[in-house]
Amino acid sequence: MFDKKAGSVFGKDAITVSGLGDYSLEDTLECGQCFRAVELCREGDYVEYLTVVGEKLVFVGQKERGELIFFGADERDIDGFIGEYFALGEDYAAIKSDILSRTDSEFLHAAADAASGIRILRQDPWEALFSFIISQNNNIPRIKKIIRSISAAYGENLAERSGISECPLKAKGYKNGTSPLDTSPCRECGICYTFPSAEAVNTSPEKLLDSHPGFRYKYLTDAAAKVLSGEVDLEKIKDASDYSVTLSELQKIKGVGEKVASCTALFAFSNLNAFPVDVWMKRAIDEYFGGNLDSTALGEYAGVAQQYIFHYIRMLAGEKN
DNA sequence: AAACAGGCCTAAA
DNA sequence: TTTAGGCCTGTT
Repeated sequence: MFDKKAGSVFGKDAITVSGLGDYSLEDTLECGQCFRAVELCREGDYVEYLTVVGEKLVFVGQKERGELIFFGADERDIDGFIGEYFALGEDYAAIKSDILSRTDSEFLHAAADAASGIRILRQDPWEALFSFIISQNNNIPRIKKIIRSISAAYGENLAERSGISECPLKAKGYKNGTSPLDTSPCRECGICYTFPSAEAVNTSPEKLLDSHPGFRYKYLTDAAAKVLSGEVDLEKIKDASDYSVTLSELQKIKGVGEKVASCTALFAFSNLNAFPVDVWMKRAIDEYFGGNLDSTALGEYAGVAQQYIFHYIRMLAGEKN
């Protein structure tokens, strides 16, 4: 498990969580599994991000691997939804060695070494599902833009609720010690908002069009309708014992194929065996695994291996997003 | 300006 | 059962 201590960091109330092993905040938040985290600050080895988890803004920084600094957080939340979201209690050293014990692939070994700081987050199922529908045949900057836009359109402004008077992103001169917690709720950027609920979307679906989802519009409205009606029951799917049932249930939604469904399973349901194959994974498999890769041979943590490979091949390609 | 971006659907073999 | 187009939109 991890240790936590409350105190003051950069003059702000903070809880420092340590004993996390090889945990990279940057790799975890920028490896493509989530779309809402924004970098607030980077100075030397220190990076700080703002993201939204459920109904809360989370400010989190890191200066050394294995240690996370949560600003303005409630200590109980570290043991609660924050710890859950960031997978703080998971032994990824064991997961990594389990994966590597099952493969001789030099590429996978290199990928695991390069990406071992990644944790698979536990995101909200609806948010992950909706986000990955948006992601199809799309690029990451635009995915983020659409998600921010719909959040601003439907969601609740959390900066206002938290009493933050200046938009963290617009605080250009943000440095360690100048707290975004002190600083204007932004009504434009769409970052400090709750994610729109299925109910909100279903109530006025046409509002989605202002965010230019393109041909995905009908998929998004179908997802909202089916989740709201219970035809697709995300809570029930989460507890499904059979992964193939998880996939087929999610695929009842128009525009949800195997890739989107497996991303939802991996990044929201923590089905660590889920193995999404997208264009990047196809490239990696073609180039380094002789054209096919049996995910079941990688064991119960194949999804983590997938993320290692995905992250590594994008690093090699010099992808910035 | 043509091609592409973390897919999926539909129609046609 | 597999395969080719087409699809919104923004960016390069």
